Amino acid sequence: MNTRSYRQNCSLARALDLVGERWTLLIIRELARGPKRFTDLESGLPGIGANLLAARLKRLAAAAIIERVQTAPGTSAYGLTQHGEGLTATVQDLIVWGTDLLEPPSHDAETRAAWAAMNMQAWMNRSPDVAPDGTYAFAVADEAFWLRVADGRSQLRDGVPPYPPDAALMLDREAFLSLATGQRDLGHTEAEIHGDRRRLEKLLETFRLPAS
Amino acid sequence: MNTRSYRQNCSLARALDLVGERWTLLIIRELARGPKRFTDLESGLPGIGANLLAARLKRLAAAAIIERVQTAPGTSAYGLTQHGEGLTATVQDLIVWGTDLLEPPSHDAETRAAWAAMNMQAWMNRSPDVAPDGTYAFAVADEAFWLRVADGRSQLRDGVPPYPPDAALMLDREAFLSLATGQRDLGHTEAEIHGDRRRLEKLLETFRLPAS
DNA sequence: CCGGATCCGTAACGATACTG
DNA sequence: CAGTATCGTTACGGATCCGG
Repeated sequence: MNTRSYRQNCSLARALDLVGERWTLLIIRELARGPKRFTDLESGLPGIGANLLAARLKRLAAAAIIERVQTAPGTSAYGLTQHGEGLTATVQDLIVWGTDLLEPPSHDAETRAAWAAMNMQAWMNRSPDVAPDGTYAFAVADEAFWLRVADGRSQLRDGVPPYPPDAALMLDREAFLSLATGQRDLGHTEAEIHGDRRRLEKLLETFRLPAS
Repeated sequence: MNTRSYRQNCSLARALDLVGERWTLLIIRELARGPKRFTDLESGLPGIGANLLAARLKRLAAAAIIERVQTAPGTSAYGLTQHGEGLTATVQDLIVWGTDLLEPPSHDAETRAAWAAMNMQAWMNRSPDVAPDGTYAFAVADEAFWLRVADGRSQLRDGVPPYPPDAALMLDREAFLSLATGQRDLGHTEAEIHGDRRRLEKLLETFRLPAS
């Protein structure tokens, strides 16, 4: 237990004792897209101190919310346990709730295409059957992630899909955000497109990030 | 914006800038059961400093998550706005997620019957159509709240229902928690029961708080 | 370079006292 | 009742350093 616990016999208070501290839910956000190494987490959480990240990871691992996993021989990473996966509902709720609060990307705030993609994914999970089923791969500047829509559920993971996607899109960050906000469509965007272009267009039409 | 903002163009980060600080989601928990005055909030949030509560309320009101409402002539209270109601989904998610983490009520941690009732309510909202429809009033020691189940949704409010309930239960805190954990049933509990006893029994059977 | 540990200044929190 | 003011303590942020 934390030294600063709420000391309430309430499951919300107990939950917040574990995941209510600063940065913790953002760590869950990053891990929700798949296991990550320490340094990858640092770059996905700009502003966090290395000491604080280490402390958070230790606490979350002790609570069996995350665990160390072996991705490749010699390298270790952190991934959500099944218990930790239970927090993705909370994260997606807050993502949806916070969508109205988004301001135009200011220059002194960090931007990641994957965060915008999580926004779409969270929204699709609450409005099933409007996005076309399929697997879609994205390469946005140095970010790579893929989205899988099936059975009214939407799943987002970092990296490249383990099997050939139905469509793939490669473009820079600015172009991706223009697509996400609906300021441009695929026809007026400088992008490399592979596979089923029609389904990709339909996917991008289903959700628009607020433009301003 | 907070002086300690995440400064990320991500709707989760923006949401946590507003409601991610200590105590904030617990304030939402208290207001989710209806408007409350400053002192009522203090007693529902044991351990919070009056200054901190005042600061949080000011911030939440500025963000239009809560607002001052007039309950009775002369007295003012704080209530969730429609925007703030959007956070109850998140709160209920965390309540459900934290249920496994509940420990046996320790003596140095505060206990409220309403918190246990919120646990039942959150669970019912995720498992519709298992609890019997109706309005149920509870008086547990000095706490009073009522539960309304209808259309697969469950609603919990502090105070007494504005119309006669289908059933009413009056008992002390220990007895209520014994019922909630299933350690006793209505027949073996010292309680005052009014109205439809069968439906009340059925309601209490639908969810059991973990006993240990 | 990765994965941290250590140290220190600053900001947030906790407790209590005080006020209209 | 509904807060404000003050102050000691804790947590966070940023930097530096260190072993593999």
